[in-house]
Amino acid sequence: MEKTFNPSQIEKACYAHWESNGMFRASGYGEPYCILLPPPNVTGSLHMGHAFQHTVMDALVRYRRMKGDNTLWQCGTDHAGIATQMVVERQLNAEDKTRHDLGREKFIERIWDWKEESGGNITQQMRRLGTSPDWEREVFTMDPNLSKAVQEVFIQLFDEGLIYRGKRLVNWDPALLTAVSDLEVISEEEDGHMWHMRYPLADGSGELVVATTRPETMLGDTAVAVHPDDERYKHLVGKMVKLPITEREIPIIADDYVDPEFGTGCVKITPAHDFNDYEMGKRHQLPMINLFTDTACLNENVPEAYRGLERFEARKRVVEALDTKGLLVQIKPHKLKVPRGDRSGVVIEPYLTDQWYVAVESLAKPAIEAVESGEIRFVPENWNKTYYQWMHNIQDWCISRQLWWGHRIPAWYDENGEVYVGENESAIREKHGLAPDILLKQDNDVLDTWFSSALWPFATMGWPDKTPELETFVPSSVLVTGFDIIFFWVARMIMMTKKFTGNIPFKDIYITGLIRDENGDKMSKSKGNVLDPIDLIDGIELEALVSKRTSGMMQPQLAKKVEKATRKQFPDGIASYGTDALRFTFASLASTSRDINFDMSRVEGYRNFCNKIWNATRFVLMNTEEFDTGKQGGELTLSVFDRWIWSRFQDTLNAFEQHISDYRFDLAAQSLYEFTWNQFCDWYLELSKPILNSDTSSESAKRGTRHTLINVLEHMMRLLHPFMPYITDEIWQKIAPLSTQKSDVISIMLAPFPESSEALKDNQAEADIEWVKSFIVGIRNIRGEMDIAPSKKLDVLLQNLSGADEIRLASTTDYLLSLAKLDSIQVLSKGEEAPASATALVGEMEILIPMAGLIDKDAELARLTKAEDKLEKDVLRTQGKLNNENFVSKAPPAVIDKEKAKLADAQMQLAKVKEQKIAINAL
RNA sequence: GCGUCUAUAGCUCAGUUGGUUAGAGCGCUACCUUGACAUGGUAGAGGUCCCCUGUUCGAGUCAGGGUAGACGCACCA
Repeated sequence: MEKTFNPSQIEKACYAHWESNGMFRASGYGEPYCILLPPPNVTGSLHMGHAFQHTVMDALVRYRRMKGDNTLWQCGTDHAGIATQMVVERQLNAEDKTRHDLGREKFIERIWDWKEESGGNITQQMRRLGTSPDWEREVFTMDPNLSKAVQEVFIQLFDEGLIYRGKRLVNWDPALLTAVSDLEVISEEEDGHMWHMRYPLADGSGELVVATTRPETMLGDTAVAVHPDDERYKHLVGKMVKLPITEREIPIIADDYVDPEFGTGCVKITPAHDFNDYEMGKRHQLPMINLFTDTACLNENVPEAYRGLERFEARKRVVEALDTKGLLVQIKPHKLKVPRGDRSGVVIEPYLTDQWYVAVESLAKPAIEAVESGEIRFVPENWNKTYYQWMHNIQDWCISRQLWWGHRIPAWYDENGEVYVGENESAIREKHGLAPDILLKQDNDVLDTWFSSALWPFATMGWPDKTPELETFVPSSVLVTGFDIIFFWVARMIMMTKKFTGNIPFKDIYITGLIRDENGDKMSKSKGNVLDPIDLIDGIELEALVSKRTSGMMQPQLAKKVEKATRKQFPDGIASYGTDALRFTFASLASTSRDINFDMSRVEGYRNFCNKIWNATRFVLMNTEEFDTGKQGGELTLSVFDRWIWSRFQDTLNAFEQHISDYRFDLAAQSLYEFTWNQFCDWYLELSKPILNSDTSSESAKRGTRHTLINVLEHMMRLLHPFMPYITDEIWQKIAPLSTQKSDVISIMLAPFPESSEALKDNQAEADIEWVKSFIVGIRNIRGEMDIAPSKKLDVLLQNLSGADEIRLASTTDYLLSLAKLDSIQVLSKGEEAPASATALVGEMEILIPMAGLIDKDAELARLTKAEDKLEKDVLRTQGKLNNENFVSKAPPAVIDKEKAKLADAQMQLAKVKEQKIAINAL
């Protein structure tokens, strides 16, 4: 084996081995365990958030698979209507074409071509991460069977009256020329203005001043509203104002909605271009005048001079016109929430159009109950509040999109505008008995991408057919996803799955945090702080990293800054850390807090951890490969160290399984790390050396230790495998044949997860090893603090031994000599004079290191004084507690006993330190 | 406005039903190329647990009130 672990050499071959041998398939036996992959956009590439979530899912899936469950990780990609259409439209733009030049059919063909060619990017990247979904079952949301499910659901909901079509005010994206749902609109505070404008009364008796942030919409005003109790305006209600520019007369109405304190207390009402005005317009039966074309330019409903103007140009012109007429009172700076499309970034326009909606209220009810009853559980739990809050105020869902790419709405219209819904034209003709000469035209719209995603839990299992998968894997076990799509996706899956299968879609919802950079900033192209998980795996040269981060920026002026910061943070580029290190990092950062600040130094640390494992393996192989490990029989004598490491392994295994069932991947990772490095490598391997290298230890003892070395390592690999799939399989291939584990299995993936064994717990061995450790640490301590060279072998004396000390000493002397680098250990008999020494305590036993020629008197005094101070503080604090009557009378006896024992121990140690000080002082 | 979350070592984070001297990794200091590993070993330094008040024998942990920050939903034209 190489001296350092080199991940890139093994990963690709290893993955190909797993995939080509069908190891990701559900076994078909055992308890069903299923995870649904949140389908990434087919246009996507793997970002840190994916990498994190996929690590979590893969760890769970590998764990359950090894535990013997019938484990399915259902994967696939999402057709991502807008995103995908935009990608291909950009390509067309580069050829100086638009989608309209191609026409709908050719354009869709072109998207399919693109998908065939480039759509697999993210799934290839997932493979690099070592994920193990069943690729043979991979689906795409536009696959025929998925499309069939979509159509079926649409038709059924329509037939039940839960899908309807209506003319309503919707969020209109004037760049993408489509309606979008409420969730796709991001409102953020921006600097704007408030215009105060005079509206003269029609009878010439005065005027009203209205305040608005959108003066251009005044062309579509159909009323001015005031609060019914507003003394300033009460008397004007019912009168008319003459709307400037258009010279239309519109009424002054009274409505509670108006806040007299805000602005001037007079609100212009534009029902066709504002959601609140729309509602008010309906209350007061006001006319609705639509001012805009679909690109948000003024239409024929405005005076000729304004027709065709783009909305912001129109704003300028309206304000100028009012100003000229002396109707502009003032312009105030004003902060307001501006709604923008999450894809296009342009200001969203409330726009009156015909759209399709899902009436969600009746679907929401059982979905709320599923969480309230505990049938579905959010982890961490507090997310259910967010869920309830949204679900209780849920609005009908606008599902139609004016795009070409997506599931086309299965609705047809005759020439009278009558609507028919069905699977296809002929089915509809038959169902409704329509004569062949009646012309039918299919609706041009497609469905919101999230509509098909909402069916993921059952559509991927073959619904509407009654398949065995549907039976077995609905509900799935756990959904791993981010809080950002609880409304978009999670809630809608619960509603649809309840509705169409009667079942819940999943039992647990594990909500992961958002991956941020090490300063807690969101990773974004414009900040230039994006890390690509593949770069952490493979490494990347500085120049390549810089050009990657600065190319294709939305704001190219930031490129310089990004370049500078990148060069500063990564002067040598990013090293190759390998997949296992990256995965372990994600696991170790996966605590329950909302956000995760990704710290590069952690990846480096876990790369080192991989290397540690690799080298521990080299050591084990070196000592077992050519030797008798007891596999063919022969007597095995297990030393106290052997029994100890097995015992500690049980603790680690139990802790790991508990943490996994709590979704505490950070704690699970920590327990693996601690055992592997601090117990197995730091102590057990060191302790094994004296036995293996000794001329005096018996063959059965050597065999016992070799047996333990290879088998504990083999168990460790299986325990670590869910988090670190590559290195564990690579090592396991080498070591499993030497272990007692069945070696006919072709990958660790298919090996069973270690089973907890109470019989291997050995408290006596653990206590014995604690004694050995504190003996050795005591000596190392003195060495360290007294600056005694590590190479200097010491002679130590012991005194005040108990019977147990003597027994332990007798059985471990060789190890103590070796690990503490001692020449000799000599026990002083009772009353025997001890030379001036530095002292360490193991319980009540004293370890003496004679000072002669080694230790400076003052240094030792200083060390003792430091120890004395600390002990005195301990004694005082503990005494204080025990002297407090309230404590003694009210605290539980166990706590009091503990305090008493602590006091006794501290007093004993303090006495010894004081004695020692006197002795040294006397020199 | 309604709701959620966060504050612990220089940095990134753990800390269970309140109970020894508050932990880990990284970084830092000193020493060590010892036969698995310098991507290493040994030892060490480093904390007013954001602030205040309360409950309690006992509070990082519980309650109330602040301060600072992050986020979600609904929003006033």
